[in-house]
Amino acid sequence: MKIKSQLSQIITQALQSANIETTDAIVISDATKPEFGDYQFNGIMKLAKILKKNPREIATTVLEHIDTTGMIDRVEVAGPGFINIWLDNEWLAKASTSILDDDRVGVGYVETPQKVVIDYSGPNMAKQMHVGHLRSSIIGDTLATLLEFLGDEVIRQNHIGDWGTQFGMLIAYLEEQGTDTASQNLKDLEQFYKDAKVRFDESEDFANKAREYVVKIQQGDAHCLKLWKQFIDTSLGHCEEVYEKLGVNLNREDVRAESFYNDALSNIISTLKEQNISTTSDGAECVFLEGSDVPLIIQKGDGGYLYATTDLAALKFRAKELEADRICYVVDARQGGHFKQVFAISKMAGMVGEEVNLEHIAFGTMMDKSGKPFKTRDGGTVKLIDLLDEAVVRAKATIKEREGHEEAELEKVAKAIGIGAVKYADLSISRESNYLFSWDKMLSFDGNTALYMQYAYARIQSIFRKHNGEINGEIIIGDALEHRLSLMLLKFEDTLTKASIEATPHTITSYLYDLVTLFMKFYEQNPILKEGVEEEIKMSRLQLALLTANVIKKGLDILGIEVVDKI
RNA sequence: GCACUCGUAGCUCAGCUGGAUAGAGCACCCGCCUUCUAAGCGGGCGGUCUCAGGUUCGAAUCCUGACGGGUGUACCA
Repeated sequence: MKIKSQLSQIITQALQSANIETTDAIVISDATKPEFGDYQFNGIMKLAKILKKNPREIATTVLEHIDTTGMIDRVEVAGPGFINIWLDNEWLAKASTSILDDDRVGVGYVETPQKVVIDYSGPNMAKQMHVGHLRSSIIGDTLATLLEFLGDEVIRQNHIGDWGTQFGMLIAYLEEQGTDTASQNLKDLEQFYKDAKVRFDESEDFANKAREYVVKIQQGDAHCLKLWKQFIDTSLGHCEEVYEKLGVNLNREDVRAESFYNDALSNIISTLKEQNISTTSDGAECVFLEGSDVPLIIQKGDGGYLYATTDLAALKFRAKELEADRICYVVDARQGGHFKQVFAISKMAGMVGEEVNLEHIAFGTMMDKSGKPFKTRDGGTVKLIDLLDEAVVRAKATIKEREGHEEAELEKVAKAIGIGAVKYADLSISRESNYLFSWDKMLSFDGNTALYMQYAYARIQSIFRKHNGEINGEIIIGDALEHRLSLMLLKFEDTLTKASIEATPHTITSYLYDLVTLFMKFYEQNPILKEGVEEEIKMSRLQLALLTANVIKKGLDILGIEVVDKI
């Protein structure tokens, strides 16, 4: 339910009928404290300054014009000129009852759907996926699911790295090994790469062949291309295993590899040359931008292209061919400078229209306990697949002592909890800051963790199992806690909207945490199935519980995290 | 050097398009299970929001500067 925009309209109307003119957007905020109501409007003070009038006087006048039929219970002027708003219990009851059977739990669609390209994950085919790919993959996936749910048309783009000099070496080695035995060796790409590198360093012949193969692939040599394709296919298969485990919704159709843009690269250069945007400097083709002392190099002195060139081609493709309104790059924050340049140039050269929103959805680095980038004990990169397997093993250990799990069920629950923990830990931190990786913290039942949400969900399911019957009737708001809970449930849409605009998954996790905390309080204080609870109240509370479960489930679903009925 | 970014409780983090007495979790202390999953809930302890100026009715939030950490900085991606 779009509560804030409804309230904003009511206030706008009140201002109009009070003959107060303003050009500012009417922004409704959540009340900072329960005693200040549910929502507040803080714009009167600013208005008073412009009108040179007493803010409390204006607030009082506006107050008289606020239409309180329906949604609003009461309003008051407080402090220097705040307008505090309490929502009506009847209205809350009705509104929350009405979304009980809704599989969108009351969430509507965006008014003007956009075509949004989301570039995320983007693994390098020469290597195994490591923890560095985790954040891009899950933040991007959440964003994609979220925008899709809200009604945008989302085009996922997995910009895999399948091009470059290292592939000459790799396919030369693949050929040398024989493609049959090699497919076995390709199971560990990291090792395969190392072995190939050893060969490269020890044998001059091999090294020459590797270099020769790079050229041959680029020239479209059928034999080399076949080997190359085989290699990419195997490597991509590894990625898909990770996606499967991680529950990331990327498949072959979403792959638009670097190599896809090869044919477009020369055109990018000529376009920039023609418009005099680029100049030759030290033999390389460069674009110098104001405010940046370092140019963006788009073509090397030897005529070769760079990833900047590919990025420009990709931007053009996404804007012109895919006709995107918004293009999001879910990429490490360290590439901020690069994207700033590439975005500016693409617009300058008309490769991307002015109206297209280009966003670098930046995220920080994953750190270990000592505050250094996350590595294995011997300093290597942590393979993503190993990390995920460990998460499941650890999750299993934490829940094993709990009663009533059969082996198959335990496996399933451990998977939901382990993977959920890893994803939630990552998504719940504001994405631009670096984040500290800690098994203990992410697998804790306490605090803002996936497990706490899953536990709350399981607890609710347990109530239903015990009740084991029909749930009907209406939601009745009986006390302040039920008032707050039903309102919180109705705030789901406003939360998702904010998260989608700012591309901040942690907005959703904070909301879920608040919701679950509130539900836990409700659960402690408002008995549902216990003796002496009137039938009407029981039904109402069962429905509040049901709605809470539905919102938790949908919220976690958007984050790509599963729920389980028992923990 | 320049650019970007961060600095909030002992620790991990919210809050930042200016609003009322700055919030959570962990840790520590104290309560609550004959009754819906106590891996829960309630209460307590804990703050010069790095510092100094400025803008104004009002600043953790905006601006300037300093200090401290991280990152990026010409032909890798």
